[in-house]
Amino acid sequence: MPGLSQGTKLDIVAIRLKQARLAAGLSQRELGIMAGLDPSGASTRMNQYERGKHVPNVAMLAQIGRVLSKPVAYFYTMDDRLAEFLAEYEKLPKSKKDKILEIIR
Amino acid sequence: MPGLSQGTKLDIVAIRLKQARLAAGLSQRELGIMAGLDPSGASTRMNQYERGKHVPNVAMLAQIGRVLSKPVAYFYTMDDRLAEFLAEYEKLPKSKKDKILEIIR
DNA sequence: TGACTAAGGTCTACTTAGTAG
DNA sequence: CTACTAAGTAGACCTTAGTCA
Repeated sequence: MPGLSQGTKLDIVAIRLKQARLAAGLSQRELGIMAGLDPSGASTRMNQYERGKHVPNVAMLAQIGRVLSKPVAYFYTMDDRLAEFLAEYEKLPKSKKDKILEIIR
Repeated sequence: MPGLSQGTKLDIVAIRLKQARLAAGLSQRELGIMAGLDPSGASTRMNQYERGKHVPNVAMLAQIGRVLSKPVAYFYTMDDRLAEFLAEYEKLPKSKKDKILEIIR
């Protein structure tokens, strides 16, 4: 039985989805509905995404990300610290963004 | 007729693919083959990805990213400066990574 | 060469109906 | 309620066969 702890490259989206949803304190169905899915199929689809059975497309991930305040790239990031960085980046004041971008030069 | 300059949320993958491929000086076919595609269909598929006709799955993007030295998240990032940051992040020494992560606290 | 396209078969996401805790 | 699943339909991708500069 494959657990979530490993995080192979292929199901990183499923892992991040679960992490972010639980952190927001929402059910699979609730999140799906808030992301614009029809209530009749929201539970099933979100569950399929979270279990790695199916992969949401970019538009769907963008809607989910809007609800959870995460950029789409967050769901594709393997490194935990980098993922957290992406989730926080947009909220930073311009001065801090500039400071960060200076470091990579 | 939507051009590449705008960058709508839906074809961001196509835009980043083209940018990264041109920067690497590869043809669509060359990149596809280097990413493990069968030479007979490499040109068509890479062209479809780059034109936004179809979207590559995560495994495909990971292979392309390996060739172009970009993380998968790079191809999903709208903000140009943030995309560039992601492309450079992995190459940074640990000291600089820590410095960046300090700023967001 | 390199970029690009239409069409059809193949594959996968999505919908429906339903189970179990 | 919540999480989860099987099965079939609908829709997306992938392959083939080409065009054009």
